[in-house]
Amino acid sequence: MSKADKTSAARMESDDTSSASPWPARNARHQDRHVKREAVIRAAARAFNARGYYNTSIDDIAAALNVTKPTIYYYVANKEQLLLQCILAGLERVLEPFRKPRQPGRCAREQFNDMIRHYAQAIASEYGGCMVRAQDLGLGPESMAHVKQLKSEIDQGIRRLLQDGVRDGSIATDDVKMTAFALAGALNWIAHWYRENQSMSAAEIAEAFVRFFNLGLAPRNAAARSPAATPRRRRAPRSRPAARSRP
Amino acid sequence: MSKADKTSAARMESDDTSSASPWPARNARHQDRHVKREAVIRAAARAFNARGYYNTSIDDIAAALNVTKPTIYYYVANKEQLLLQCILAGLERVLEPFRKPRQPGRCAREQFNDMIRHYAQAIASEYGGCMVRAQDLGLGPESMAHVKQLKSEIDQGIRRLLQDGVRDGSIATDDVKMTAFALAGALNWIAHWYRENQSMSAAEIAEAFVRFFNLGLAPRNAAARSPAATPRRRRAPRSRPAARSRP
DNA sequence: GGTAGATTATACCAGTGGGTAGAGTACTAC
DNA sequence: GTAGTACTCTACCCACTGGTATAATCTACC
Repeated sequence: MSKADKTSAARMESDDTSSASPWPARNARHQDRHVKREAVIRAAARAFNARGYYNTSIDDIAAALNVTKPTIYYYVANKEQLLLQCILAGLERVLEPFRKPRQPGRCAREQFNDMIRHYAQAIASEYGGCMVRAQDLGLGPESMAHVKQLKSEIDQGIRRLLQDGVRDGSIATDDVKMTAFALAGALNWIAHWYRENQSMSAAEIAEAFVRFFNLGLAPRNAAARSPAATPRRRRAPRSRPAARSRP
Repeated sequence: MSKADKTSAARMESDDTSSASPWPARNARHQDRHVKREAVIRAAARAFNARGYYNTSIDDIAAALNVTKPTIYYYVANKEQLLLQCILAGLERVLEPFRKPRQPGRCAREQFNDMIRHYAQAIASEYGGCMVRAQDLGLGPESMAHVKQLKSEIDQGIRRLLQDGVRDGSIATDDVKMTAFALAGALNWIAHWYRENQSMSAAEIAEAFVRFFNLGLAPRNAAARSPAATPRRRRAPRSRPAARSRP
């Protein structure tokens, strides 16, 4: 009885939400398989973010889609695969800027800042939470190896960008490795507190982070501030016009 | 049979480790109850860090102490309590510097830097992992409320320190809230990659972080570099730190 | 050496949830 | 209409693990 209650409650709830499910009512279910599989993975990611991986049963995910458990298993082999897909979706998105070729015209710090912006947006996506918690959840050894490899690729990408900056003089740091760890930590942690429809958009958060990373906390004299404070003037983030008060 | 194998394996392993268990052989077990309870919590924290909360059974923790499950339950009410104790141990340690009174002689940034050092050390402790992952693990509502309150206290402490710095001119930031999030993220994330007997000690990591937080990545002129990199001089510039010479 | 209290082990229960077998249903093609 | 395919459901299994009842054991103290 408790099971039936839970299921029907979840069903009603998900009927209300506007996050459309490809299983609209009970008929007309001849859509593309790929679309449905994507929907399963998205629903899983949302559920994992909301309740945590181990507190989310396959039944929960199924209920959120107006479907029963075997349907989930029709699209995905097992729960671990489901998690892995969420993680990979997030990681791949973060990796994008590292994989496309370097633009020659711009200094490393500008490219670095763009990377930070992209990273922050990816983390704020629904797959960000899964990605960030990936290490803790019990992935099998082969999946874990895959994830670790991609994470390492990200780390190396950050370090390379930092080193390039040190080389062309646009970035100053004496410990690339630790700086990369600090950066990744600050960015990854966004997944722990960011919620949609919050006061700040992901883009605004990214911009605040870029400023902090660039400028640091120790005050600078006014002359030194211009390029770092507003590194991207072409299209400013919506509300906050990046006005930096000076001491 | 697999169970017996697992248990005996864990038993042997823990016999080898030098992390002494208060149940040495089978005799002389008239120690203080408190000591044993502490040992249980420490063992739990280590196990949670190593395998994750949901992948650690009470039997695992018991086996690591050469003991059986009911013994654990003799010292702690349930698994959630065990987790909660680990989390609180970490949080309390982080909170220390925020609770002791402000030293009047030093500028806010110096106190801020000390706080960062303390924070990093606490996160690198064995309770750091539990603390950082606390939000994800399924705590009951009352425990969760307690944890959230302490976390909020930490956040407020960071922000207050930043604001004090802005006020006395030793810290420059235009978004205290985001800066605090970035700082906490970078620090918390240490728990995800730090392992003991690594190349860098926790103190060294903390120092690298302090440098990065203070200086940022955009280059400063050489003259401005030294005071921020080693910001711990006995008496720092009062209102406006070390007028930076410019070229 | 016997008794009380503290401590630990053996053996067990029960809920939960991942995963599956097999039967049905609907749509398409012929 | 009939066969085939794609998809989904009902009903079930079973391993794992949190938690407990109960008995045994150990220590202190008389």
